[in-house]
Amino acid sequence: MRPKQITLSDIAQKLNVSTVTVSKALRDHPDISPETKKAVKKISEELGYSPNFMARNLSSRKSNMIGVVLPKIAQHFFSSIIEHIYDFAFANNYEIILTVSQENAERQVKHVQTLLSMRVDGMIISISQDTKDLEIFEIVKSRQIPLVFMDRIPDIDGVNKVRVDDYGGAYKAIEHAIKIGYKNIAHFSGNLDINIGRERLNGYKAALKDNGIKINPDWIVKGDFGEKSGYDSFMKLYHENKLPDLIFTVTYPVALGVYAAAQEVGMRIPDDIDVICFGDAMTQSFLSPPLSCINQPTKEIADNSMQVLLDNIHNKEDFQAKEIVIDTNLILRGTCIGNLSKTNSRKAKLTS
Amino acid sequence: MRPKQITLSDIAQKLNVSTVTVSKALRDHPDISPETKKAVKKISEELGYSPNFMARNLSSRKSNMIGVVLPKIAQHFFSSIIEHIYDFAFANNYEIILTVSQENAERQVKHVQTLLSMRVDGMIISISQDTKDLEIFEIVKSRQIPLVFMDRIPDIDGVNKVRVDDYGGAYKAIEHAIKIGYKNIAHFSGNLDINIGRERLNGYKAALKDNGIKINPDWIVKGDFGEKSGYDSFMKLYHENKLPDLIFTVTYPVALGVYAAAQEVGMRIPDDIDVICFGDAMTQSFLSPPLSCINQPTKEIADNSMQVLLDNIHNKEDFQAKEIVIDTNLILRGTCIGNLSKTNSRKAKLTS
DNA sequence: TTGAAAGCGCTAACAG
DNA sequence: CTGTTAGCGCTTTCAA
Repeated sequence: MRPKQITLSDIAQKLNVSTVTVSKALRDHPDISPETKKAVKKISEELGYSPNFMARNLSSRKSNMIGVVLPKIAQHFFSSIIEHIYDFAFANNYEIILTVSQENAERQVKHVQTLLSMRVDGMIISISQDTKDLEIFEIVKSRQIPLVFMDRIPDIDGVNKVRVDDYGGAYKAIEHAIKIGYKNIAHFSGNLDINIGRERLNGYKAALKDNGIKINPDWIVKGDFGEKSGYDSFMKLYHENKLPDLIFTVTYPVALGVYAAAQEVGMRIPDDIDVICFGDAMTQSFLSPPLSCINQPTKEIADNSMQVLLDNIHNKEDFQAKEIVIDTNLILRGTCIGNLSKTNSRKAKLTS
Repeated sequence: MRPKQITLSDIAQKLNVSTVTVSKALRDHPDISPETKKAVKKISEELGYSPNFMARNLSSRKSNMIGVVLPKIAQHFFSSIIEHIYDFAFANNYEIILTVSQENAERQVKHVQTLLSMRVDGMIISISQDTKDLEIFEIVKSRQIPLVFMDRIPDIDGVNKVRVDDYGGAYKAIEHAIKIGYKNIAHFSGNLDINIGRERLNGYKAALKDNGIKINPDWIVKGDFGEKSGYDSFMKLYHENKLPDLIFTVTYPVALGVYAAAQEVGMRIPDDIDVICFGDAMTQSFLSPPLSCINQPTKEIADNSMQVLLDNIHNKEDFQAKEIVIDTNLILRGTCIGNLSKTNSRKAKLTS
C-alpha cells in the first residue's frame, strides 16, 4: 500500500489545534499568531507534509494552473516560447499544464477538454495547422475561462490575441530584397487557413505590388509550416525549372527544407539561390551560410501572453479582450545581403 | 462570476436518478443498464458537462497524471524526448505534467515538490547539471511514488533507470576515429558530476588506451553540456595553440559551439579541424558539413521510460527496479569520415 | 440494477 | 487569534 499521506489533521492533532488553524498557518494567513505559525511549520516539516493540491483546488475553486496548447514542441520557436512561459509562470506561482497537439486538430480538441476538466484558471493556445472547427474554443469562451491565442490565431472575437506583425515583417523583408536588387522572388507560403500563412503572404504580395513588381502565381507555392514542405516546394520548382533568385519562406523549418533540397541538387546558397525566412529567434545561426530572417522575439511573445492572461484572470469581471501585436525586425546574416551579380551569373548559366 | 459548472447532480436531477448512477454511467461501469447509460450520456452532452478532475482524483485517490522534470527543452534531444512521452501518455490516457528546471537544482527541487503535491502517479526525471543534493529524490522514493530516471541519472539505488550506453557509444566513436587514422583526439567533456559526462569520458579514455594512444590531459576539456561551453573550450585550445585534429564533444550543443568558434576563427570543418559528437537524433543534419554523431534514439528512450513507469505504477507491490540500457549507433555524415590527409596538411601549415 | 451514506483533504464564512 | 460548520464534486462501499 502507498504509505498514508500526511494531512492537515495529522499536524493539527500533534499540536492540539484545529485543522483550520493549521491550514491558515501554512498559508501565512494574517489571522494566525507568529508562534503558532512557527510551531505548525516545524511539525509539518518534520512530518514531511506536502499539501494536496487536488483538495486545495477543489475547495478553493481555483487551480493556479494555466493550460497551454501548442502544435509542436521539437522546434525552436515553440520550445523557446514555452521555456519563457515556464519562467514567467514560475515567477508568478502558477503551474503550467502543457499539451501538444502535434498539428492534429482532433488531438487539440481533446487537450482543451482535458484542460477544462482540470479547471485551469486560463489557457494559452496556438492552434494546429489543420484546425477547421472552432467550436471547442467557443466553449472555452462561453465558460468564461480567460483565453489567449498566441501566434497562430483563429477568427474568433472577444478573446485575447498576441502575435507578431506578420504582414509588416514579410513586407519589410521583401522590400529589403527588392532594394538590394531582387526581382524574382518566390514565397513558400504554408497553410493559408492560418493567420500567419495568410498575413505573411499578404505582406509579400503588397511589397511586390508597391514596388511595381508583378506577382507570379508560379512563385507562390502553398504547403505547410514544416521542413518537408520546404523541401518539396523547392523540388517542385526545380523540376519545373522555375526556380527564382530568392525564396522567402513562411517559417524557419521550411527554410531548413530548402537548405536540404538545395544541397541535394548541388546548388549553393546564396550564390546559386538565395533564401530568407520568417521566424527563428536563435541568437546564433549554425547554418552555413547563416540564414537571414524576420525575427520573432519569443520572450516578448511569451511574456505578453502570460501578462494578458494573468490580468484577465485577476480581473475577470470587466476585462476587455486585448490584441497585442509585436514588432519584428530583420536580422541579416549570410543570406539575402546583396550578392545579386552571382545570382545573375547562375541564371545565365542555366539558360545558356 | 464564473458560470456555474455543470455537476453530476445537475444531470442526476434532470433524469431523476442519483449522482452515483450518473457517475457510474459516465464511466461505463458494468453496473448500469445500457439505456440508462445512453440517457445519461445524452443529457451530459447537452449540458456540456465536463468532469471535474480535481474532485475525481481526490475521491479516487489517483490522478492519472505523470510528472516529468527535464533540465531544458529548447534543445532537440529533450524536445524530441518529450514529444514522444506525450505521444505515449496520450495513447495510454495519462496526462503529462511537464516541468523544466533550466539546469537549476533549486528549481528542480521545487518542481518535484509541486509534482508531489499534485499527487502524480509517477515521475520521469532527467536531472539538472548542477544537481548535488539528492534528498528530494529520496523523499519521492520513500513515498513510494514510481520513479524513472532518464538519461541523466543520479547515484540512487532502487529506482528505475533508462539511459543509452554512454560508455559504449563514446568508445565506438573514438575507435572509429582511430581506425580512419586519427591520433590527436580531444574530448570536450561536460560536467563530470553527471553520469553522462563521466561515462562518455570513460569511453573516450578506454578507446584510446586500448588502441595504444596516450591520453593527453590538455585534450580533456571540462565544461558543461551547452553551446557556450563548446565555444569556450575551442577558444581555449585555440589560443593555447593546442588544437587537436579531432574534437569529440559530449553533446550536440557543445558541437554547435565548436562550429561557431571554428567559423569565427576561420577554420574549416572538417578540413582544418574535425568534429564528432554524442547525441543528436535529427533525421537530417542541416549543419554544413553535416555532423557525424553517436545517435541517441529518443523514441526508444521515451517509450522505455514510460513503459517501465506504467508497469511500476500498475504493479506497485512487488516491482523490481529496472535499469534499461539502450544501444547507440554511429551515424557518419560529413565529419570524421577520413579526411586525415587534409588535417595533416593543416598541421603542416600551422607549424611551418 | 440502483441508491444512500460516508468521506477524499482542504478552505470559506462566520462565530466566538 | 482560533475553531465550528459546511461543503467543493466526485467515488467507494454496502445495502436494497
